[in-house]
Amino acid sequence: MLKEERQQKILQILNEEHKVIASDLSKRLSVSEDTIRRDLKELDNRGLIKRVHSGALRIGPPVVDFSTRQHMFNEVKIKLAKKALSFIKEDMVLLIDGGTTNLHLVNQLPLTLKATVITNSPPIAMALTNHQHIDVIMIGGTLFKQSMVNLGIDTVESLSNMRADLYIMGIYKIDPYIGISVPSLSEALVKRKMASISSEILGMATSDKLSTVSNHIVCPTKDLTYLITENISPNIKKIYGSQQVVVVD
Amino acid sequence: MLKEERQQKILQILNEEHKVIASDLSKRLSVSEDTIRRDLKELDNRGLIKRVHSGALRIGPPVVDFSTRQHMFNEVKIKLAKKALSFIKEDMVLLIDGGTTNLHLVNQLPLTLKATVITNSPPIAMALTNHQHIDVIMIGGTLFKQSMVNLGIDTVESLSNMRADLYIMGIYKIDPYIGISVPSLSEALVKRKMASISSEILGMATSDKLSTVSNHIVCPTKDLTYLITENISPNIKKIYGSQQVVVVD
DNA sequence: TATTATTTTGCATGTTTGTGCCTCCATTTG
DNA sequence: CAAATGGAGGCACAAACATGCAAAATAATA
Repeated sequence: MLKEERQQKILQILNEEHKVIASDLSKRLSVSEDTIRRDLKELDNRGLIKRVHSGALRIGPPVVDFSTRQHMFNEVKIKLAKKALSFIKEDMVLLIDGGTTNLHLVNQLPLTLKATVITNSPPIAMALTNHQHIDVIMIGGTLFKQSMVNLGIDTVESLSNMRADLYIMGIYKIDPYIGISVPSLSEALVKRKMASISSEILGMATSDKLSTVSNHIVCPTKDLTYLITENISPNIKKIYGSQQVVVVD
Repeated sequence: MLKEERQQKILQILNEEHKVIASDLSKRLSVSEDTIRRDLKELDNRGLIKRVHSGALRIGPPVVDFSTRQHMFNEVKIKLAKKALSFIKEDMVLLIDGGTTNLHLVNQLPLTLKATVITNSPPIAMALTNHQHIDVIMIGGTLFKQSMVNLGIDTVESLSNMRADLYIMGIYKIDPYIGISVPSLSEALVKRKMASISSEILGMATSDKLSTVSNHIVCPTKDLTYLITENISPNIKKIYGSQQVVVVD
């Protein structure tokens, strides 16, 4: 098990259990206590946990997840999210809509990051509770519970007053010929609006999103600026153009 | 149990009980009295408590943040919330703003209830995920993380298009002479707007909200239609008029 | 692919911390 | 005043820690 992977695991455990004992982790993760200590020290230096004698404490309240979907492809999504982090710079205005992958991304954002986040997803907003230097602007609308985003006319209208540097788009399905498709018309309208007010668009797609079968409504938006995906479809670079596709192994 | 954890626990107990006995803590936390004494000495040195013979005292007024508020007065709030349920009828349009008591109320709503809920609080919206027959409309704005509500000009503007049957107002402080007061101007503006678009207004107040001392900004709204409170201040009925005050024993 | 450079890990070392017990002194209480 | 209770300081021991170093694993390079 890789070091980063292990530390991620520690954060995850800490998120669920509030505290963590070094000797305990040593057994659970099958590494020596020294290694655990080094991990904890590092995570503490990065401000992610509070190191105490014999263990560590969580810093803020636990991050909530809104569906069981959250845990599927968990490791993959974290990988994608980490890759996406490199596109996020200080003082950016980020527009982030729903989706579990986006939620992962938000959970990965460093606590020290200074930025503005515009979102129509309550879980995304709540995940940013502990980020002191991130201003959150919520876009209202009718709550679509299945994906936990606000949609509708009000949502589109509110977005008209805004501009964003980077739109991090949640992806349901993406097909090289059909394009991006979503399960409802209102979602398509909102996504199109979001795309139109953003300078760049970034999408993350796990392999299950790459299916060519699509019973969704096509979302008529301009092309993604960046697509981050798994190394499953080797020909995806050919189809989308290699300069914008980032492949995670 | 970790040392930091234990000391946190002591602070928490002290926050609720005003004073604390060393021998008592020793049993409750299953450590020797010596250890407790060392803890108390340390907390005193850090200026967090006042050490006295045989125990310690709280220094200031009890501190409350969002996460702890959520669990404080739990039983009382559930009682109040249950009482409030009787004012909620089928097919109502409910306007619900933030506050932990409101969150309790929402958690008490029967899963079969058919209604529309308008809210500017992400936690309230998320709490309604499982209510199949409740439509949720979120009001956007700038997220105010301390109380987890959306505020600002956009919030007020969005509310202009809406009408509600019942506004369930979160209460910070209520005083028979000063009225309802809130900790910030933006919150006052939003609450006033909410009040103006609702036919009736209901407030729930635990006993700690009835303090006459108030360093908040007064919220200039019309009177509450219903006030649900604890049976602590027997003269509250006289002050507010008995027809609108519901007292829970 | 083979080889080299870098990082990461585990172990041995001596040190620090946290805890309980004990003794002696101070304070309270009957 | 005497008995009882709480507190301070010292001691002991186990658990947790930092550090240096060599082996192992990983990444980078040819």
